[in-house]
Amino acid sequence: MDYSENPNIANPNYPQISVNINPSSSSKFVISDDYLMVDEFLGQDSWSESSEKAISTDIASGFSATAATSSYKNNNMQSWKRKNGVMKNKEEVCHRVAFRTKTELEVMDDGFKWRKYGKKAVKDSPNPRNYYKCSSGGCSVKKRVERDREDSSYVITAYEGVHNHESPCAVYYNQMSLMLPSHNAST
DNA sequence: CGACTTTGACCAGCGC
DNA sequence: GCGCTGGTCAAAGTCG
Repeated sequence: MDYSENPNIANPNYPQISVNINPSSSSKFVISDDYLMVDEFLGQDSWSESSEKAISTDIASGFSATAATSSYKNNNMQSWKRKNGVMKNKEEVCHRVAFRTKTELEVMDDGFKWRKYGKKAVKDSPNPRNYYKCSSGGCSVKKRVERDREDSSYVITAYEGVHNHESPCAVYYNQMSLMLPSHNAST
């Protein structure tokens, strides 16, 4: 496993691991004990059953996170795409990520600061969906969080956009590591 | 007092 | 065109 490209690895609360899920894909996935992230994601249509299975297969051993369900992909992500009109065609780079995580927490701390701007009951789901925006000025990244309608022990999180700033958490721990020279020793 | 959450209203896309 | 649904807005309330 390669930890080198992940700034959050300095944070003991984020024991993340960088892996390439699918050799045929350029997307880089970052997996923690509790959740899975995709650094960059190509067009919505590339989120195929095969990529979903690839993710599930790669994280099957020892990780509780699984990729977004296909029902979520088809119903919700398509809706988001439609509403926001971000996608012009399937080739366009779309920084949109969805994943499912087994957790009792309502909102997972991903190191960024979010401001809640909406809550909506979802059809066919007993659990409401929450809408968040990155509270950092000038950053338009959005996040949606809802419990899995089929298994409420899972939380489905979807991100849209790319942060134009570093995670406050990463900045903090980078500074801390600079202040603690002994931790910089690579040996 | 500023930042954040809550919540009802509004708007737009889609299917019929 | 109409109703349904999801996403966003914004005013009011809450909290530190």
